[in-house]
Amino acid sequence: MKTAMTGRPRTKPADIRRDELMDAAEVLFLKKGFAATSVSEIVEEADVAKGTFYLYFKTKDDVLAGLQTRFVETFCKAVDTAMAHEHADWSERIAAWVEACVHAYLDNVALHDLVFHQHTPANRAMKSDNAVVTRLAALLTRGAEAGAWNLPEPRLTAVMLFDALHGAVDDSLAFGKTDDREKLVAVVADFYRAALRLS
Amino acid sequence: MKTAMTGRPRTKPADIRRDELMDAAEVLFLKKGFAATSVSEIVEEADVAKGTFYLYFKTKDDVLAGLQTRFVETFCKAVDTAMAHEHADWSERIAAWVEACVHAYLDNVALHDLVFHQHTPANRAMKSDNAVVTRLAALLTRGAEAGAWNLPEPRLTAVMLFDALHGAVDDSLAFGKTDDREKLVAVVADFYRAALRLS
Amino acid sequence: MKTAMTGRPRTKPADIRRDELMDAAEVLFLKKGFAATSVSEIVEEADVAKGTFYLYFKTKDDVLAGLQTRFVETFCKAVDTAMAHEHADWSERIAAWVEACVHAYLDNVALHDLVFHQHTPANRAMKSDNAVVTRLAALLTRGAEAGAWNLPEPRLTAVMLFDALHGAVDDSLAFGKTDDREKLVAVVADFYRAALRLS
Amino acid sequence: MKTAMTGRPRTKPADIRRDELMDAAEVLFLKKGFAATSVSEIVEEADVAKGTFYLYFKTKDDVLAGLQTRFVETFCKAVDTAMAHEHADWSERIAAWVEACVHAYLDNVALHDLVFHQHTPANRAMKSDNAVVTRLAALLTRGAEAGAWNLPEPRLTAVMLFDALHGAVDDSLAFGKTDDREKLVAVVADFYRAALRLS
DNA sequence: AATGAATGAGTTTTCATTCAT
DNA sequence: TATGAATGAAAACTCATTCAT
Repeated sequence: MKTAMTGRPRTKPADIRRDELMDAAEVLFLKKGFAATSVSEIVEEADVAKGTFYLYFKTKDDVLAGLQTRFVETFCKAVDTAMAHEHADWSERIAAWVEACVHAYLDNVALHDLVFHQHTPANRAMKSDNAVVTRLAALLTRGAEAGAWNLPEPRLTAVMLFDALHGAVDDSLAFGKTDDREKLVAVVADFYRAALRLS
Repeated sequence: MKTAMTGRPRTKPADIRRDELMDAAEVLFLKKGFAATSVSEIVEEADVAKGTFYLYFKTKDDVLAGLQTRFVETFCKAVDTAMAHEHADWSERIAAWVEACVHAYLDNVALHDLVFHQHTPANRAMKSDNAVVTRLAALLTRGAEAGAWNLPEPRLTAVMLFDALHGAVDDSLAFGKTDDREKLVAVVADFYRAALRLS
Repeated sequence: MKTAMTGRPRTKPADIRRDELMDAAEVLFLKKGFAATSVSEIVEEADVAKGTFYLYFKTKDDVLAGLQTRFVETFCKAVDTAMAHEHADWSERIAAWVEACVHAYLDNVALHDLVFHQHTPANRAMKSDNAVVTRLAALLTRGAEAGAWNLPEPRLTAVMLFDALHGAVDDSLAFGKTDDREKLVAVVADFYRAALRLS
Repeated sequence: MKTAMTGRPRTKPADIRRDELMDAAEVLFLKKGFAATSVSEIVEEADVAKGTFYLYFKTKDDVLAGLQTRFVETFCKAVDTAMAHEHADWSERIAAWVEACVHAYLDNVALHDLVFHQHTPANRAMKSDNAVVTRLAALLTRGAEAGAWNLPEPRLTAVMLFDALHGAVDDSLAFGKTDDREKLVAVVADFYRAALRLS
């Protein structure tokens, strides 16, 4: 009997579906804001049924959390990629890290603000950025082991350095033209080197 | 809290009440966003009954429109005050105008974004800023009459000049330290003078 | 200080004010229905302040009750006027009564339905029509005293006769052209005479 | 009553649900009036949740519009059924049409008045009765093609004939006993035949 | 996995009624 | 007497979430 093509596509790999839903949510959240976007609109944009949304996310808040996680992952991936290149010394390594972070941040300010400010505004640099901090701490530890610098508290230092970068970028957000970016990167990298007593 | 006192109306001048409601709304909208703020919260913050809100505003959207109007009025008042001082010549007059606008804008970015971005984001410098443009156009016309410059289209020139300033400020939002402000004011004022073929 | 002419007219005789309010309410109730008419609209139509309404009526329902009372009064006045004329005999007197009632009813069906049906529909001939019944009972008693007929229960007879007339008119409402009215009057008058064993 | 059972949705075909909601609304509107009936009462009568109502109707007004549409549909269906029978000639066909319309109208006066008078009272025979007019126009055109009569303006004639019937029924509403109906049908049918120069 | 009708708590909005002036 | 700002209970309407299919 079931002749009519009721009910759209069909089964898709879970990852794809989840990503499609997050893409739809991201587009709408960015366009209209989180609260002003309804789950109905998200599923319509993603072209799935209402229930499907709740197959992949526990609540509407949950998709925001997902977006946050994805932001951090993307961020980390960009940094990892940059760090994978050859680097002459630890100073260059630090500079590369700073450059990658600044760009990754500035390229997605709107998304960053969305996923980190939504619930408790005015708290840039939340705990969720931790994955980045963790990576930086690891880098610092490797540098210490290699004798590049001497740090009694690599984790704490990582937190401070990350927040320093975060603050600098926050403070220049709109001036983010390519050339300004380079200046910003240079300033921050210098700051890092000084903090690490490099050179 | 809430010293009993339930019930009995406590009449206040309409202007005061309306302003109190707008103040309450502004505080909450700025803190939690427009959509996430309920009328119930607004009236609680303003310490009036639900119905009182609808005595002064047709809908929840209407209070946002009121906030927009008030923002422009405040903006204009600040500019007017600055222009009321003595000015050596038209060049100084233009500089004073630019300085007043830049400060009025930067001092209230959050509010500006709230009242102008809420419904259709990404459209800074909307038509509602017109009261400011109108003022600038009047200034340009007076200058033309005084022989300070020669402008075939004062209104159109005012629009372009205003949008130029708006864009410059948008582009520097976060760099807004006092000294940066001064540089920004200087740059924009220079731009204005050049556009008006002054000096 | 009070220079501005704020606040409209001024004191008026209570009767006038009350009637103006009832007129306003009647017009609106007839046009939009009772529930769909707000007290705000009534006071606006009557050109007084909100509070003034509650100076003359306890509730919104109360004005409907007032309209009901006024309807009955107007009805009775019309009947009284008709009965004040000279009448050859009791048969003519009865005929005059019937004629006056039928016309008074048919001339104001909409108003009658409004004031009597609003709350419990489908109950034409309510107790409030009693003033009419009372009058009829008095007429019957006077006739009995004059020896025109013999009635052990004038009040009960009045009720039955009144309801009979009411029912007949209800049953012909829309047929109420002038000529039809005359036929209706004739039929009902005949019914009355028979019930009273007249002639 | 109310055997617990709170919660769990019980899916039904959309048509059924919609009809149940309209049935509930019709019952209540007829009993208490449109304005005096709340959506809460409707959903309780229909035994569904509040939201379900808004799944099928945009607003409370919308369900009244739906009732109007349904009234016209039911009306047309009744007329169509009557016209589907064998008819000796066009005169009989016209008589059948008139009879069906008169009955369909008189059988549902209260509903007719509800759906057509609610918003703008005192305008029986609104434009929405058009589906009926359209049908009559089609009938007249077929008759013209069959040579039964000659009509330059079938549509306009249909409008006039329909309004004539509407008016006649309005004018006799309460006299609508079975035998009176027959007389009414006869008079109107005669009128139609005369207007069409039949026989 | 996917669907979408159904739910109901929560929000916006209305309006009869009160009372200090 | 008259006013109209203020009240708050109740009605209209929304939308995140559930679950039988």
